[in-house]
Amino acid sequence: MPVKQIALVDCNNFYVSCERLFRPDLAKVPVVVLSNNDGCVVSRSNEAKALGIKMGQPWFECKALAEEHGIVAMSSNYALYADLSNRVMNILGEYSPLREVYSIDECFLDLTGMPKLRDVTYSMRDRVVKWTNIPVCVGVGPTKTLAKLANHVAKKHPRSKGVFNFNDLNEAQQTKLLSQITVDEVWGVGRKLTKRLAAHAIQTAQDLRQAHAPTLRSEFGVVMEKTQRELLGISCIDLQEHAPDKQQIISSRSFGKPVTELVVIQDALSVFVTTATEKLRAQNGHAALVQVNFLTNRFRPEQPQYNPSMTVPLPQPTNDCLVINRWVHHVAELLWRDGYKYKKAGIMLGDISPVTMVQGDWLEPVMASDTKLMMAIDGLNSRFGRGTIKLSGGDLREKWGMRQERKSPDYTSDWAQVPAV
DNA sequence: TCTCCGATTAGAC
DNA sequence: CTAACGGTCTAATCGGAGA
Repeated sequence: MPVKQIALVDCNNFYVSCERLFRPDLAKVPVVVLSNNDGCVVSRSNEAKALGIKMGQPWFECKALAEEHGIVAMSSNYALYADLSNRVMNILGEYSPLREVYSIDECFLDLTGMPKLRDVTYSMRDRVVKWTNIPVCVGVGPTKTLAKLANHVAKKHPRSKGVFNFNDLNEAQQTKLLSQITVDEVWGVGRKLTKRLAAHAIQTAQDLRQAHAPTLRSEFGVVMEKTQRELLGISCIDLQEHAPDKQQIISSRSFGKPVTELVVIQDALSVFVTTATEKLRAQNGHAALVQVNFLTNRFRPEQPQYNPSMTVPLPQPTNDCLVINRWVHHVAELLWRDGYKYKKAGIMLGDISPVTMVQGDWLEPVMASDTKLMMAIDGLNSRFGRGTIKLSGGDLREKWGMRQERKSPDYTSDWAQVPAV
C-alpha cells in the first residue's frame, strides 16, 4: 500500500482575512479581530503579529499599543466568517470527496493516489485565493498530525510558497526538520504537556518521535502514544467525513455589563435556550438533562464570588424550547442569590439521543403538537431571520447583551449593507 | 474490590 | 462614561459512591 497523502488546508489569519475582503483599505494595516464581548484578540494580521500582539490577549491590554501604531480592531462577525468558510470548503471539496471540515478555517483532504499532486496542491491554493480572496496554506503528510506540521512549515517558511509536502523528504531530511520544530507545535501538545515533556528531556518533535514508547504510554497516556505513532507515519487518527451528532450543546455568554437582577438573567437564559434547542432539533435529537450555571467575574477576586451550577434530569427527553425554558427558569430561581455581580451565564443540554418517531398507527406516524410548533418556529426563523419568533418578550437585552462596538456590516447576509460599487 | 458516573483536566480553534 | 479577559466541544482520567 502506497504512503497516504493527507492534506491540511488552513486559512491564513482567517477572521482578519474575511474582514479585509470588504475593506481593501485594510490590506497593509495591522488588524485584529476580537472575541465576543470585544474581550480578547482571536485573529491577527501579520502586521499585528509583528507588533507583538499575542493570540488571546485581552484587548484592553493592547489598547495603548494599538493607538500608537494605528491597529484596527474589529468585533467578530461570525455570520460573515461562516459564510466565507462555506465557500472555501466547497472549493476544496472539488479536489477530493474525502474531505473533513475540521474547523471554520481548516480542512483535511485525502489526496492519496492523485496524479501530479504537487501541481494540485498549488492549484488549490491559487484557486481559493482567486475565488474568495482568502489566502491559505497547504501541508501534506502521511498522517493528519504530520500534515498539520507540514502546514506549519508552509506557513513559516516563505520559500515554500504556501505549500509543503512532508512525504517529499527522505529519512535524514525528516529527522533534521523535526529536530528544528519544538514539541509544542505538535497537534495535541499544549502548554501543560510541553512542560511535562520537558521534564523528560523531550523538547522537539523529533525527541517525541523517538522517545521510549512504553514510558511515553505510561507517563502520558494513550493520546500521546497515538501522537507519537502519527509522527512516525502510522495513521491513528482517521479522516472524519461526516461530523458526528453533538453529545452536549452549550449556549453561554459573558454579559456586556454586570447583571444584578434575576429577570435580566432569565431573559438571557431564554435566548440561550432558543439557540441551544435550535441546534438540538437540527440534529434531530432530544435532551434528557439540562444544566444552568451563573458566574461572577473571576478577574475581580476582590468582589464576592459565586459560581453556582445545577443539573436537572428532564422527566421526558425533549427538544421543546418552551418545556426546557420552564425548567431553566425554575432552576435559575433556585440558584439565584442577591448581592452578586453576575458576569456570565449559560445552559447546557446533555444526555442527548436521537428522536425516534413515536409509532401510534401503522399508516400515520403520530407527531406531537409541540413538535409541529417547534417545526413552525424553526421554519419561520430560518425564512425571516433568527429572532422572528422568540421566547419571552421583556426587552432586557440591553442590560446583558454583549459589547460589539466595532462590528463590520453583514455584507454577505444583508443586501442593504453591501457597499455600492 | 470492582464498576459506574460525575467532575476535572487538557486539548483544539 | 459605563466597563473593560471567549465560546463550544471531545476524550481521557480521576476520585468517590454504591454494588
